[in-house]
Amino acid sequence: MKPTGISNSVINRLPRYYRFLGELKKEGLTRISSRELSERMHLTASQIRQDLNCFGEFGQQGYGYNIELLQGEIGRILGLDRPQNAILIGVGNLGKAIAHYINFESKGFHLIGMFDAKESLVGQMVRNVPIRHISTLDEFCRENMPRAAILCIPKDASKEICDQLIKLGVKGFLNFSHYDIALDHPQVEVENIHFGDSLMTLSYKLSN
Amino acid sequence: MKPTGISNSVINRLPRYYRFLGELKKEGLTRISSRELSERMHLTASQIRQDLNCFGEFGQQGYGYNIELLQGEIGRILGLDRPQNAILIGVGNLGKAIAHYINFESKGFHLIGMFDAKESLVGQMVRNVPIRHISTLDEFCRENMPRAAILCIPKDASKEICDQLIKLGVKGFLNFSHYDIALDHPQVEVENIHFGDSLMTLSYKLSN
DNA sequence: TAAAAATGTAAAAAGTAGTAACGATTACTA
DNA sequence: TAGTAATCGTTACTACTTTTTACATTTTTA
Repeated sequence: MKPTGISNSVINRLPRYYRFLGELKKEGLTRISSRELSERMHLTASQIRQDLNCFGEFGQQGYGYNIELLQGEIGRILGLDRPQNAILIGVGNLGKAIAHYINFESKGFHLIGMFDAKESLVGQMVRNVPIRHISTLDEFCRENMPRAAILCIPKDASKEICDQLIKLGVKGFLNFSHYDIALDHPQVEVENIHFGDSLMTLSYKLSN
Repeated sequence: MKPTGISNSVINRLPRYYRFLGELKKEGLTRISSRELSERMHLTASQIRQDLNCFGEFGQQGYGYNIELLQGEIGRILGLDRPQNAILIGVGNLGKAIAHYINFESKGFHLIGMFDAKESLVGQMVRNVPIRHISTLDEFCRENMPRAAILCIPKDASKEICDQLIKLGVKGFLNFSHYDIALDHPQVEVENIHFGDSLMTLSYKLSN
């Protein structure tokens, strides 16, 4: 069903299309042409048409695109209509903030559990999701089959946990650690977020 | 002093080189060849030599690279040896976690202030940095001249704050909001971190 | 009914990134 | 101390990716 061989550049633009279409909808608009959308988003009209054309024919000649319909299609392409179970590993400052801050439901996931090695955290609830001890990870995963994990633990701990999770069937990671998951496990999907690297890159660009 | 026209691909690899060299140093090693490093990092030796060659000649034929020396050079290239003042805007769940979680000093920045519109937060300290009311932003910036801002506020509030900050001399942003800073302000440097988009991209890759 | 508007798509162009190759230099070894 | 092995810096090449252009086709609008 999903078209193959779509480039990352295209895929990475999809969430932005989705967000902009949401805004247009909020403004009460019902239709938009690729040219109008391109002006809003600072892209070219042909890029928009070509991006969308990777997945289907969502517009109509002479008319343009129906905003609500197009947003729905992109949502489906992204899989937002069939949320997948996810767990969060490491409920320190970062993990806790992520759990509080991100609305997983609207991003294609359903957060079903959080895990930490620290006994004092166990039992606490964050957004109605309980924090469990890391020693119960195996059992929990065999019962609930999470498909994705958000990794908020240090590099050293990550390798072992990753091996474990992948054996338990986890297929994707939102990775905040410096462990290069994809190198050891090319079969899983990984999105890396490295604050530190981003800051250093910014530092470089601001130097001189 | 800084070479111009270095591609983003190269710049984005620098923090990773820096991290790996730090690990090698910890292991007590003193020298490494591009081939050995390439095996560790899963790159080609050629690419490493070419990347480094953008900035100078840090190795020696027949010998390889001195690890400590090379890490120092990359640190200097990234600007880590001359930290720049930064402020953080928006001390909600995310902002507070970022302030707790990130070691700014080792990433080229010095966090000198945090700002929020919520009165109840004002006066609190996070890592010895006080939270100030957003209404004092102008005065604070004129006195302290921060060069970078970490933006942890919603899109709607971001546009106005950005305009203000740029007028006050801020040159770079670590942007967690969905406001496209660079479109309105091409003269400033921006590193975007969009959790939501990353999650949706992951959702796409895990669908089917 | 005819002009205007807009899409879908193929083909061309532009741009970027990565690899290979090799001379030059240094280290190592017998 | 002389020869061999190792390794860098650098150029040139190759491959890939991304974007743009162009146009036939379809629909809307007046």
